[in-house]
Amino acid sequence: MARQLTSKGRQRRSQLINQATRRFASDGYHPTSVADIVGGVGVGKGVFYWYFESKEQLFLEILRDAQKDLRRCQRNSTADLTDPVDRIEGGIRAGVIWMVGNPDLRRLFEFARSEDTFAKAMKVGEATLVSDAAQHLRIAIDAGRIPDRDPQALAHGILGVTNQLTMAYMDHGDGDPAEVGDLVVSICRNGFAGLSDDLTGDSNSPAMTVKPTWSRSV
Amino acid sequence: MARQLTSKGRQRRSQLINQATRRFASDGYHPTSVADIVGGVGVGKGVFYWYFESKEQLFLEILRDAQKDLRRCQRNSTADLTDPVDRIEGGIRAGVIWMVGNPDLRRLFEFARSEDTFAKAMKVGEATLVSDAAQHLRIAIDAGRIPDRDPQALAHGILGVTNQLTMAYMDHGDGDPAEVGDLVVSICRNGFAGLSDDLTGDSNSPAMTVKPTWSRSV
DNA sequence: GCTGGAATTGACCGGTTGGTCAACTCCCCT
DNA sequence: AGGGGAGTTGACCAACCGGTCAATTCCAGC
Repeated sequence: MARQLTSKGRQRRSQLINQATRRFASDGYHPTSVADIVGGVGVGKGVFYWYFESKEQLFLEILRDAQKDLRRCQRNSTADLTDPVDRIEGGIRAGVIWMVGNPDLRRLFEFARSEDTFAKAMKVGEATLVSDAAQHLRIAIDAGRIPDRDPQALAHGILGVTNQLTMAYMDHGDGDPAEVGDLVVSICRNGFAGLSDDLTGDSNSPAMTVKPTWSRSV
Repeated sequence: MARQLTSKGRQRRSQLINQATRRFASDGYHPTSVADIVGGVGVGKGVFYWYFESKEQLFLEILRDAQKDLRRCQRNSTADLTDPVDRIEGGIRAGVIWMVGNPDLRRLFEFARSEDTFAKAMKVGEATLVSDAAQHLRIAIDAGRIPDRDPQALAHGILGVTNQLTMAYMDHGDGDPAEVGDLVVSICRNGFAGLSDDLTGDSNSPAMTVKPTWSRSV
């Protein structure tokens, strides 16, 4: 393994990755055959096994790269923030924007969590996200900025809200992704029974009356 | 379809459903073959097609029944509550308890959301849950009990927190499921920046200092 | 003990799957 | 110009898939 690739080779490789990502996301991992992937690119089947060990390894690579990219985006957008609450908010917004901007990878995450073969890899990335947020929450708690509750649990809550609302947006969405970020931050900060007034001191929290256009009425 | 079954037949049928549920949950829907299911029960393959139209139809039936059962549990435990905020809390707790008590079905939900073939059926059930919670939120907002924000979005947030934290519990859990319910309610009500004091008036909200034993430190 | 529908069997089918491989082309480097 | 590794082909393979079905057994009601 770890073949020496020319620029043409690298190009073909990412071509296959892109095609596979699309098909996995639209049809599912199992229903997508290797023949489908190479057929979509217009090459013979052997090409696939020139660049990848197996279908499973390819999928794992896609997952790992996506997790890395998400994390990179969050780091970038929170790098210059010092306040712990600001950092949490920044992380949430970056996460929302990434998920809305990468719906295919978002769907792949969804599937990967559900199957044992890939769940382990997913858990690792998720744990990183959670413990990262938990760290900032811990600091905020120690500083008396937010109430003292289990930071890990709070972080899971944040992740849950982000996942669910980005999913709802992807299903019905037609508004501004940044607006979804506002909404997620608002809910994460205050829950459904939270106060309208911002009590944490910083002033960049969104209005409490946010009403997205994509919210459906069933 | 809709065959006339004797009591023996009904028994075998649910035997197959149970076996399929277990295998689908542990190995995934696609990796589980019909041969695996009937093999696990110890019968011939024809038996499967005597009781079910197809593998896909069986899975859809499992999903529908599970959704129905979850909803039934929520209705039962909120039937005698009149206060809208109490009803929301009751629904959350019932949902948590059901998910913790039905980990296999919980996993099946996870997969079903990820694949187009079943996503539609899942969306229906999820929309019911969401609109149900949203209705109570609407009432609470109109009564001035909670801040005025989009009820649908809040309901999605609640669902997200519930899903994520029950999942985290299933992965690392060893504590009391009711404690998880407290935690989810606490986060849903107040978010991470919420006040320690209960401002909604009713007194059965959980302590803010809940710290589950299953929260991992990474 | 006969009858008829419920229940069960497992060989069988056409199709698909992930993966292999010998043969071949392409193209850069000397 | 020719050597050699990168890149490509597609026939091929064994295994497996979901689903069918004629044949057989089981058993309750008469």
